[in-house]
Amino acid sequence: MSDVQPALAFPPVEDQLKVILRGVEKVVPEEELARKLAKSRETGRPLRIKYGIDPTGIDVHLGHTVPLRKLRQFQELGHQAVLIIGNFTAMVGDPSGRDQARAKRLSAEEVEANATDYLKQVGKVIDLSKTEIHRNGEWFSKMTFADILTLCSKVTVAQLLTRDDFAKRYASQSPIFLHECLYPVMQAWDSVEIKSDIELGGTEQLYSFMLARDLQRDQQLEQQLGVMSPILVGLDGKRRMGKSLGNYIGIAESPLAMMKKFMQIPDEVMPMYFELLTNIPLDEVQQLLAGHPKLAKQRLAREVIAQYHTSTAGDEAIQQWEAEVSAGALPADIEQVTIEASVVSNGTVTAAILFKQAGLCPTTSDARRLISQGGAYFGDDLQVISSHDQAIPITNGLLLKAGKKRYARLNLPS
RNA sequence: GGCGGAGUUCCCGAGCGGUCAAAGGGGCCAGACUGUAAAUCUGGUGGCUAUGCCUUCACAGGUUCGAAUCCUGUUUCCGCCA
Repeated sequence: MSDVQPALAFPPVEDQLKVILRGVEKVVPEEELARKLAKSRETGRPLRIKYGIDPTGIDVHLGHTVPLRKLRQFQELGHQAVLIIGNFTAMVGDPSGRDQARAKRLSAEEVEANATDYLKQVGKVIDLSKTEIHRNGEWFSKMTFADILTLCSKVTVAQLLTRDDFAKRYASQSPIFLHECLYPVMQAWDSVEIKSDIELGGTEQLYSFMLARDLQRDQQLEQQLGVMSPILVGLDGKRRMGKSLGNYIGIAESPLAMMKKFMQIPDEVMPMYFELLTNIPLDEVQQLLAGHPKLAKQRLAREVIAQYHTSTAGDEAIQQWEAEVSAGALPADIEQVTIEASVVSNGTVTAAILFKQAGLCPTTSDARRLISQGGAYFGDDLQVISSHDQAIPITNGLLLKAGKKRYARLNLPS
């Protein structure tokens, strides 16, 4: 696995560039990329492509797959993927793109469990058997305080504060803790340790990537390039895809669940999704986008679903979606709920209480609101409930519907 | 350490000692429309055994018939000074 590959193993530089630059927002410094690739091809030495993550308990979603897919593409071109598990940086918490400090610090055990879980997930995107994996505790745990001071002496506070996320927090009167300032420094040092040629990440990583170059030069190493992907926007089409914003599509989700979410994205983000999440040639994408948006969206969903499920899962999901959402059929997986026997009186339950008990509304007040707005339905013929105190006759398997999408089926209390 | 400013409901943000569950915007929810979405229009958005009751305006006390609004202490943030 450490065999030096013959020069011919690498495709021509132009071909490599075509693959590498798809969906990439920025390469810095751009002019070095072709040079690096050419040199690698001449010498037969694969480039070392770094990608780092913090094992903070991530459900990998499509936003994460953007740089991971890029890493995969480098692997397919014959380069060496180097994955950094930031078990030490996780103790700090990445301030990038955050408007507040991470709330809790993780224990070593949690971090290790998260790392294992994470690797299992990313194995769907990159080829782990050809990936070099490091935990940055390998080097950080051995550093002395003197080492750390030396490292810190390379960075000025003014530089740190130019980072967009710090600047924003500073401006909005949010705290910035000292240890957070070390985060980019640590991340940059990882690049020194593993001698990276290219680092992948989002555009918000620019500062860290450049700092890594400084530190590498300082150690007489070849300097890395930053290959930065745009931030994938979430289902709302505005903000970055993220778990906390609830606007993400997880790669472990069922085909139908993914399908539903894909169909919800605004039309405007389709070009970005096609470019970043699929390998469909861009001229074909243009044709798709020129056609009906619904068909284009279905095609997009099908492609992505097939990547994380079986090759036919995408088509099946389209059919299910058409039946359920488009034609209005009931979903296949309606949740079965049981209510407390105490709320049943003469075989009926007050409507508002029923919806709360069925878990369709978080509070009675919320259920009352829903009903007063005409968004509560019951029975297989989905009769509208007109009043919060309407007595609903209870039968086994009674169908309840809240709003457009939420359903529940009743189990009689024993 | 000193002085000054600030901390409001999911977020931003307005709030005269009573008429404040608290303006406005965002987000979200529901209804109409639809191609799935967006846009647009309408309504809603603390809780409850519900036309009344209870709990909220950093935290803990206090003044008052009455406090988000006044006072004291604590705490966090920001600014200036040291």
